[in-house]
Amino acid sequence: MQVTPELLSRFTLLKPLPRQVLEGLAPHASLARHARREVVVRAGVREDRVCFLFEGRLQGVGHTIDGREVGLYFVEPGDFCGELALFDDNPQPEFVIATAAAAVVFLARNPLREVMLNSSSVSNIVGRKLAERVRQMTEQRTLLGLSNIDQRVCGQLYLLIKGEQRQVESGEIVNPPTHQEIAIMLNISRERVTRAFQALQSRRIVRRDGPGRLVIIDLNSLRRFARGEEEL
Amino acid sequence: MQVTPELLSRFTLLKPLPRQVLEGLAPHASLARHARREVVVRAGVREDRVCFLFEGRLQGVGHTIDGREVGLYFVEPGDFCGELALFDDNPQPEFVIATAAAAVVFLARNPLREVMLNSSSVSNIVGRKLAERVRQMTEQRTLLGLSNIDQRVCGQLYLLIKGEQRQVESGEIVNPPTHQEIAIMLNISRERVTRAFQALQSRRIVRRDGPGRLVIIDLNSLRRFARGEEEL
DNA sequence: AATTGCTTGTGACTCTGGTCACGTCAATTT
DNA sequence: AAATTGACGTGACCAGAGTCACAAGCAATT
Repeated sequence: MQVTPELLSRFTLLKPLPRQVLEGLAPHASLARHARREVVVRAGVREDRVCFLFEGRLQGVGHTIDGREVGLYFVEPGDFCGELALFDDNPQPEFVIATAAAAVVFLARNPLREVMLNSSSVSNIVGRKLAERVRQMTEQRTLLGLSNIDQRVCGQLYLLIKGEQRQVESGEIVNPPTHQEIAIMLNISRERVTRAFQALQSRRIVRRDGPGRLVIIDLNSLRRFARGEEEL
Repeated sequence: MQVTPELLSRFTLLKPLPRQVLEGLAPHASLARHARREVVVRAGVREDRVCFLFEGRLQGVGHTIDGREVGLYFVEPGDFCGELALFDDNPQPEFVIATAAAAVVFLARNPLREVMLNSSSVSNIVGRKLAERVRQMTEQRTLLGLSNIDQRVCGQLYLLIKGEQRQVESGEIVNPPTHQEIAIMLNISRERVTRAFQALQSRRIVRRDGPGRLVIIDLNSLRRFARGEEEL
């Protein structure tokens, strides 16, 4: 499906690009829809495109040698993934899977790469984003260091809350990941995540609101649990 | 201490740079020695330099909210760290500590940044390196997914063996990390690492040779354990 | 030679998180 | 409407990792 320059400019990565550049990129972009559980980016192959998420939620997933799934990161709308292809020719190290029905824009690797190489401002932006990814992975890895598992879950939930919402007292997570998807992010079992959620729900800190919406009733308490100032 | 262009060209990142560029960078570089356990790069501050390791071993270390140490990556001689400063102005997310007496070259951030921005070949190289870092972190994170802890230790040891040595039947790790340093990389206790090493030593798979040298006697067996084809 | 400090080695106990085996519930398909 | 599927909920059991405590070994320093 055809993509307009306007659509491209909705992404934070591409927004700062001059109109002219976006018009050059648009013909190499295509819109696709992926159902829940579908593979969006495959591991082990040299992907020739970068994936921008428009709607839904994606998850980067690796596999251990014994076949277990390992959750690496979540991708929120407006963000992107598969950007390693812009830097080298090595295969993608992880799968990216839609954890909720997703609308994505695929942008061909080479044209974007050209734009990046010819404009220092663009390579700045892409470089900053990659640096941001490293910070995000570091933060996620640090979560795993917590010995208290409920604390891990609270920390993960807190990471899932968008920055703008963190100021106020309550918030919501749309299209929240399943317990299983959270479990592999935190290296714990699905059942253990369920029990942590039970504890949070019985204390009226979070509440499910239908399938695609998780309401954070008491964000302050969640933050305290995430920081270990109080235990579940 | 003053640094020559020749010294700079010993690093894989800088090696491909034209002689002229290296001469321009050399005045902004300085050589420093760090004792074991010393902090080489501090977390939370905006570092104005990138750190190249010449000799010894470094470890990126994060801290959980409750004060535990989290091992993020090892830096081998020839490699570098603190490179996020080249991409944005945010503070360094993690500490980098010398796990063995180390000789490092600090290269001022801004001159290197200039070189990077003005030469697409240089930004290519830096970008590739950052992408490599992401792959490395992904691989490390995947290790944590293994439920068998001895397997994790074997996998970590295997990662520590330099690529060139992986072809042959035996190898060695110079300046190996302590059990504690391995433990925080794998999210396990120091004692558990010791027990894993005991198992490996009693089977004549590895052997300590003095303080700064770990000999891998039977690399094939180590590989089999790392892959889970056999259990300790 | 003695001291200090760090690393490694080891046993015993505890306890928690994984696993298994269910059941429940809601949404979707047939 | 029935059947299927996938997510969530829950109890029981237990292997195994963490923790604590202490000893031994080794290196560097006094």
